[in-house]
Amino acid sequence: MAYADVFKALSDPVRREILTMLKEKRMAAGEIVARFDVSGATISYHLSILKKAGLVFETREKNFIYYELNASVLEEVLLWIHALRGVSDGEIKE
Amino acid sequence: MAYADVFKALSDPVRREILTMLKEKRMAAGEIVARFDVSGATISYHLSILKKAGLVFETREKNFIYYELNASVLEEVLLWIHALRGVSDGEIKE
DNA sequence: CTCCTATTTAGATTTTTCTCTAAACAGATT
DNA sequence: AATCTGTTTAGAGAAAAATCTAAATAGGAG
Repeated sequence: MAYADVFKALSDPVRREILTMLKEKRMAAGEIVARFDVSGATISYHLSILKKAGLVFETREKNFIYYELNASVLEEVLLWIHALRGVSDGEIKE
Repeated sequence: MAYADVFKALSDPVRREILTMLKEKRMAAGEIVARFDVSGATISYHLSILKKAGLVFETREKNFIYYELNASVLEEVLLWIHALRGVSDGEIKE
């Protein structure tokens, strides 16, 4: 996992919105496209960036491609930020 | 706090490195510049982006400007990611 | 008040990102 | 095998980001 890829992926509003949608349920690319006011090609581009960051994975069924959130990468980012934040009030200092 | 600004700020390796340095101790702009292989103007630009995102704040002393990490914004980002990640294994489902 | 040191701002350039339309591809259906 | 549906890839253009050098600013120090 490359933090650069993940934070870059998270830095775009369309991509954050896609992730939020995928939190509810997996969706086919076309379903996602339908919810935005941009071309299918553009959504496909955003999905490729999310995929490269490891934030989503796809499963092919019939001629649909379903996208799903990959929580494990989020876990790693959570750890990075947590470490940066450092030891805070509620926690035990060594 | 705008997530766009924060994630954009975190998406650059130089800026992430600056934050990591600031975790240890506050630093003057010049000290930061000394640790990178880019011009002072460039670091100043990165600092302005971190400041805009609320990830750092500055305190002026003599003719130095010291930069410090602002953990509270990290806290908010942590919450956003946590919410996106959703309910996971160890937690109680409602 | 002039000079020095620390830092930022301005302006220009290169690179990267986002978006589009059009074309290609992949898999099912007829 | 021809076609239709869902999606991606290619190529191009516009906008935003990152970097540089040079100039400006701000605050001490002499």
